[in-house]
Amino acid sequence: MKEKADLSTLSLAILGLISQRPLTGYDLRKIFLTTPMGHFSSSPGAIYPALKRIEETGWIRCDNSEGRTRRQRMVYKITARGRNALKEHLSQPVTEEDVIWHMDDLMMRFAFMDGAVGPEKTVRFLRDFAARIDAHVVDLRRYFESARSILPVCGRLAMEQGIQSYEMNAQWARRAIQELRS
Amino acid sequence: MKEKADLSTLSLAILGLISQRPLTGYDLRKIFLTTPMGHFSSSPGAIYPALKRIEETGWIRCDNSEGRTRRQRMVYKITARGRNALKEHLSQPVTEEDVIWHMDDLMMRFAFMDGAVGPEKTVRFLRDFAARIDAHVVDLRRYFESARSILPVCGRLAMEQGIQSYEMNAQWARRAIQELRS
DNA sequence: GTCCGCATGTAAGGCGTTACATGATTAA
DNA sequence: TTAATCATGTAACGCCTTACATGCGGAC
Repeated sequence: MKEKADLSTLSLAILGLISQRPLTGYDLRKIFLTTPMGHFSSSPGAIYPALKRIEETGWIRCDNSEGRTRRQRMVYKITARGRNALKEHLSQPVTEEDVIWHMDDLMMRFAFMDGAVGPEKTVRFLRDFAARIDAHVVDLRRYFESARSILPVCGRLAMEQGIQSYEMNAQWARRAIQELRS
Repeated sequence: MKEKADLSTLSLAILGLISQRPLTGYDLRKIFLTTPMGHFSSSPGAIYPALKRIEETGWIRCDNSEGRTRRQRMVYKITARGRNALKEHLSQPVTEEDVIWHMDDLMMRFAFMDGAVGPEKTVRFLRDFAARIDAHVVDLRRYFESARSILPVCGRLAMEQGIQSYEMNAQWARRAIQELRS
């Protein structure tokens, strides 16, 4: 029911951000607090332990070289192995489980594809993503039609919202493919 | 950053389902495994402890009265206090934190409003929900416009997906209000 | 009489949350 | 010099995940 293997959503966010440029834990906190990235957790008790775990895995390294750091700052850079791990993680096929349980994760994976994997893989991801959603929507609709009559009103409306969300995501993915092609 | 107070999402799902009719842990598992409710967790290790916690809080009670239960089955019913707690939880105002961090929870709250709170409260919930989302979308768009130029392509597309999701939810809420009025 | 589905649980581990703790640097 | 901000961490706790354990009842 999980199989996400390694990277938690927060760890992926951290690794992805550090892959774009070196960052400290404090930088990460600011990003999470002041940008829509903040959907994913927040604060010291999560970030610093996660940083340490990722460092122990060897995917980032503390690098306090650059000039006079008068302050105690731990600047983390991604390592070669880290970049490989990220690339591999982002190249993972989209499963139906991902679509059902880890939509956040999928969007995060996509958001970090720019520098990490080529445009072909990005487009492939989006195509798979849309296809998996389509398949899942078929299931949802089947259930919906069979249960519609016995569902209470709010339950029915909530289900409609769920289905529409999925459909919107699939549409978005197809539009994104168009944009990426140009 | 949390303040959800008591009920975890899973506990709310369980309490809500039991409020509709008496259920066993196994019934709950089946529901989670075979319906779109399954978005929320799943299996014994989560459900049985949650049931026990809710029972200890006094919101559900094991009731093995009804006739010959040849099997060992723990049938749980909601108590009066449980119904009150549920009603109160569902009547909680929608906060911006909810919209940002607990959208799942909000949808669950809505899905169980049928029997628990009156139609006025349901409509009020939807109105608040839409208004909070609108406010949050304003923030997101402001950030988006200021960051657009420095955002990598996939990051930008992912953000657009996020904003569109919120907007879709607000639209859905307004349509739901119309439907509830008739 | 054996296997599958019903039915309930426990144990270990992971990770995020809350709250607390600490100390350096800069601006007023 | 005092307060705010920079900056990093720890400890306790909760709850979910995975995996394992157990036993009854019906069908073949």
